[in-house]
Amino acid sequence: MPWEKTFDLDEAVDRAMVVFWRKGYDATSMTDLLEAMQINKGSLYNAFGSKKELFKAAFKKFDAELRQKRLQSLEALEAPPKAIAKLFDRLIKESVADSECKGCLLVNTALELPNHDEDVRELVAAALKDFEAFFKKMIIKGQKQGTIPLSVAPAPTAQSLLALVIGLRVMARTAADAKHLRATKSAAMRLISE
Amino acid sequence: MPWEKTFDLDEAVDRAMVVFWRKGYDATSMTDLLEAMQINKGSLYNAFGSKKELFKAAFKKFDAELRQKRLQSLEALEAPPKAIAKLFDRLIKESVADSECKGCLLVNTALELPNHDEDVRELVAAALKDFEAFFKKMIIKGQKQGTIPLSVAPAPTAQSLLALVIGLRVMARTAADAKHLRATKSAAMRLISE
DNA sequence: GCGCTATTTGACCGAGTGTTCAAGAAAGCG
DNA sequence: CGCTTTCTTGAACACTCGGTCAAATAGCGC
Repeated sequence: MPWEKTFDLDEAVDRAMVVFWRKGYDATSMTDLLEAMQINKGSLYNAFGSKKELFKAAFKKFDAELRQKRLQSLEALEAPPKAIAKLFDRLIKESVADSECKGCLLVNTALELPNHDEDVRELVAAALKDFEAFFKKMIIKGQKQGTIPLSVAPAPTAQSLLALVIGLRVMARTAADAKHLRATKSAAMRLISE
Repeated sequence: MPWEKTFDLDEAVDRAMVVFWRKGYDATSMTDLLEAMQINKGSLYNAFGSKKELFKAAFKKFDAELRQKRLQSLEALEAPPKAIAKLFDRLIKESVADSECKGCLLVNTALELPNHDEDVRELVAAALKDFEAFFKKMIIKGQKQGTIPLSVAPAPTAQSLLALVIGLRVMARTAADAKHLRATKSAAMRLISE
């Protein structure tokens, strides 16, 4: 074996992720990426092939390590209403703490979708679908437990909870007041009660 | 007076608006704009000064002619729950019909905000605040009429209705299923009932 | 030492970016 | 008809874009 890579590929993707997250795909230049990743142009192209492929790698990393992991840990909780409340609490806390107003890479990318091509669109669609499925699972589980009333329709409610999360994330990007964010949480809780 | 402008300024802004709407600010190039507006580089700079100023003009036009006008016509309706239902119906209908998945220029811009400078940020903030104020007004009016229960807290509910509208608009951009969009409407109606 | 292979480097590419500007053209006025 | 003023035209600007590539470099087996 000749010469291994001298930089940590995983960490490089991480750094690229943050830039895409903050600026979006189009507004991020190769120069931005190289600076953040601390590598040279050639190394980047050698390792990833293109800006688009790098973005896909960054997006997948975000989705697997941040979204999926988080939802899985919440699924482990016994009471679904608690899990949903905790999800919103985390998002709110994160948004308030995020001085750069990055929001959420998934939501940001979803809104940029028409500028991306098919593979990215599929990644986003799958992630959103999975997010919605999380809510649906939680609702059904709660109904079996008796912690969520049977009058709540699982599928439509899951869809509107997703809409609330998205709305929350967008508002967070506009440096919105914390009370706006908390309002979406209480709306979510009302949708799964009564 | 010497030589008037040979193109319709208003129509030119309209055409620019559609391009920004569809592609976003960064992804829209001057070439895109010139092509859509059917004018030359010099004319554009003579009339607007810069890409940024043109964007601001386009955004203001969108906000005044589409958002404000629409909300005002809904405010004229007597029953607030009907007005809110109608708002969602319109958004859904519009989203389903929009083959380009443009979504909403306001929401699209809101998510791009960190890339814009102060003046645009203020425009967006004002528009969102006004949107929220619309919901609040409608809720209070409905409570006076008795068409919305007093148990509904005006301010937080207005904020979460805004979040739902935003979520709806973002989902519309991902070419989401119509049932997703309708779910946000029924969630909105539930938030102002019970 | 010598190859062999993989990675890094940084100069270079053509195309495209937003913007400027000198020259030309159109209308009203003397 | 000039003359002035405003708008249009399109070439040119400096710069950045994403991407390429030959040369230099580093580790390994021989």
